[in-house]
Amino acid sequence: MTFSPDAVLQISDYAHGRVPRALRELQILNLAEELFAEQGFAGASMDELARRAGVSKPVIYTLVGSKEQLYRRCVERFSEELAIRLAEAAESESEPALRLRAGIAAFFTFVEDHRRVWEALAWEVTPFAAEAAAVRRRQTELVAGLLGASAQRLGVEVDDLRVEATAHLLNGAVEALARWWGGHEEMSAEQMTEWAVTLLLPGLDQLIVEGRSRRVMEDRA
Amino acid sequence: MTFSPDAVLQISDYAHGRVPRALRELQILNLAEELFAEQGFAGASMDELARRAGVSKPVIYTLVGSKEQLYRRCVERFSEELAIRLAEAAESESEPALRLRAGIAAFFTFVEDHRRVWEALAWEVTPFAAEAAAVRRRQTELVAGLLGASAQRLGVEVDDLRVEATAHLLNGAVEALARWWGGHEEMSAEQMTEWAVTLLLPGLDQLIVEGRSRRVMEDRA
DNA sequence: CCCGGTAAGTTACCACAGGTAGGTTACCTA
DNA sequence: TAGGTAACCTACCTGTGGTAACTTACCGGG
Repeated sequence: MTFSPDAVLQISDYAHGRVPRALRELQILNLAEELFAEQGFAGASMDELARRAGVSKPVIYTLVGSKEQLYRRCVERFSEELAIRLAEAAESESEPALRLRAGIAAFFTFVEDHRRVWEALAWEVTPFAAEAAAVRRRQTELVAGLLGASAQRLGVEVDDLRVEATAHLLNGAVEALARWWGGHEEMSAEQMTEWAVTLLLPGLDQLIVEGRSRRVMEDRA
Repeated sequence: MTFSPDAVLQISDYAHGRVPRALRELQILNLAEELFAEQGFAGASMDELARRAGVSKPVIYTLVGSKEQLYRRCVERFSEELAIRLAEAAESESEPALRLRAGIAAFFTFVEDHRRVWEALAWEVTPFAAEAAAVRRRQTELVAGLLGASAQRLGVEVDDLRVEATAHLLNGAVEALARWWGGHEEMSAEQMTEWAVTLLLPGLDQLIVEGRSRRVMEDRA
């Protein structure tokens, strides 16, 4: 039995507060996201979460395992959502430069719509630094994929490692800009996108040109 | 009375383990940095720190106030050190493009020399997200200052807000690249610098050109 | 030389949050 | 209707950040 993400309303349908596992889990995830957004990872307490869910702690622990796992699942769900938006936006364009712009625009729009959650789930890092990277990996893989595809389409041969590194750099750059945006809400998402593209696109272009000329030279040889 | 950073050795000079406050503080900061590097913020325990310092917990608390303050002081010291290296490197060059390269190179070299500490103090974020930004601010202010100076030298007029945002983007980009570097130690600091400069410089150049032409247009009017 | 004040440190404790063992109640099916 | 199971609770443990109240070494003035 599965439930749609907005199924929480149905909780009241069950007598005695007895609710099927899958639904309870969903409710907890939703409440946890909210709580993390309000209090951050360290500030959010499992007791409080249990209180809000109208349930005792062991219920939560049998469902999500631990606080850290809970946090990770929230991040995962959130970043998956973001990845979808990004991919959709990018794929709606065909020319590489426009894809980049569309992707970045989608990112800023998404952040704008989910400010608090984004701050809590993307800035903050779970206690164990080693596993924290996983969050960004998904995002970066996506970007790397798009980059690689664009490059191929342009007939430029690319070093996989370099594509990966470039994706990380792009990601980090846009993310940092979004963080800065947090204190300057007078700026529009369009403005942010414009700045990011202006700063990042020329570098990528250069890469392509470099690749092309190298290829030409190799063709001549 | 003050002590040089490597004064720890002198601790044994004091009988009965009775050591002047300033020195104890320094020792604690050093040990804390080490501990954070090993275990991360959450993983590091104040009891363990006390144990290593050969002292009881209240001593630590009277000296540093709280775990979070301790963490912040470590970060501050570390980022100050980094800022110094960066500034020195940048100021050793006069042409803007070379300044950028020198700064980035200094950053990667520094990270290479302090991997574990950097990961613990720069990735991870103290529990209270609101105050976490302060870490990057110093760094970004420095970059913004350099950017502004370069722009002025080139006779380009700049929007302060945009300079600030650009600095954040630059910082985030290079930082992300450094994080990626963590899993690919076969790469040299020079290689990383090269990639970063290749990707970022063209965008900055474009900004300048844009500024110049805008200025020319205004002159005509 | 001694003596009081202060700087350095200690023991013993609290509060609170993450996490769990074991028992209880509603539900569903044979 | 009986028994198994799924959902849930009470009561507790542990570890860690943080503190109150006491003790001991040091040092400068009479």
